[in-house]
Amino acid sequence: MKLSTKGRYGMRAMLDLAQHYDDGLVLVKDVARRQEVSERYLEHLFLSLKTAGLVKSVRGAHGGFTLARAPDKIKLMDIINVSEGPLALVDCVVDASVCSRSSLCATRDLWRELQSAMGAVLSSQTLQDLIERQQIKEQPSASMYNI
Amino acid sequence: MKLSTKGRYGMRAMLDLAQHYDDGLVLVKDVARRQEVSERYLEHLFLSLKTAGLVKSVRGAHGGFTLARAPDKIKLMDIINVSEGPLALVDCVVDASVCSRSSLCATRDLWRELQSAMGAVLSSQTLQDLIERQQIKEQPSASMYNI
DNA sequence: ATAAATATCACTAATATAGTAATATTTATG
DNA sequence: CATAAATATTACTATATTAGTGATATTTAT
Repeated sequence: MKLSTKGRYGMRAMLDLAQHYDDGLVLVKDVARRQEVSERYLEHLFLSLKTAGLVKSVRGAHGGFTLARAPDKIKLMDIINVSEGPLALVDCVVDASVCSRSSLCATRDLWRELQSAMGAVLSSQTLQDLIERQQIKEQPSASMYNI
Repeated sequence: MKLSTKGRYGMRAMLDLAQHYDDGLVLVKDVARRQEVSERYLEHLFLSLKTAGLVKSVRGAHGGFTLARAPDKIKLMDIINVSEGPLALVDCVVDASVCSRSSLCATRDLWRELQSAMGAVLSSQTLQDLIERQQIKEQPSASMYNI
């Protein structure tokens, strides 16, 4: 039950855009270089994110991508939903009719509970939170040494 | 990020064994029939569960499988770990050296947080809890109608 | 007109999943 | 001791998913 590269790269790409939100348009090429992932592959990811309304783009020379709205207005949940797909660990929690046992299945409730647990984390945080985490990791304050 | 059949069948098979814990040995054949899954496939799953020490078996005529210990002594976490594999959503949370970015990666912390959220659910519940959930679903008490 | 950039569509190699098949081994029982 | 019932072991296979690549089209600043 691993995340796919779409989910991992998608989150990193969005964080990258968020870190450069004030710089205006960002090139796929530059994100790919900074994040050390395939540029072609990342293009596809960005198009999905665009279709979902999380980023916007400008075509042609001097074009590029940028977040569709401020980092604190984009939930990490939104990003996962687009890049990795719905958090549903089993199909039957989305559509009970795919399994005749759904209505009386205790394990189905368990899988839904796991989904909720992840959803609670992802819905409570935005790209802004992720930016701040990243800043803390990159610039440890002096107080870090006094714990 | 779906559960595989191993994880889903594994949990259901363990619940089935738990429900028949007082009946002594249970045949793979019977679990397969009740759970509507492939008998051959289930044999493999049971052997993994045996290797992991979650079930024990008796070979030969009148043989079968049973839980290695009482349902309230088996955490759902143990079952997932064996049947589905470790909850780690990314390899770098297990071994930081697989990615040079690990030490300064904010998304890695996020994936670990999701893992913890699921782990908290699965570590706090045992097969006994799952049995009780199942009983509630199958025999709704009168009080259920008074909510 | 040209170059820089995103957009679209099609294809592919590698890997993981979800099994099946065949056979061996163990054990209760007549 | 022969047989049937059951788990144990090893190997194989079809399908689906993942993680890309390739080729080309379209848009836009200069």
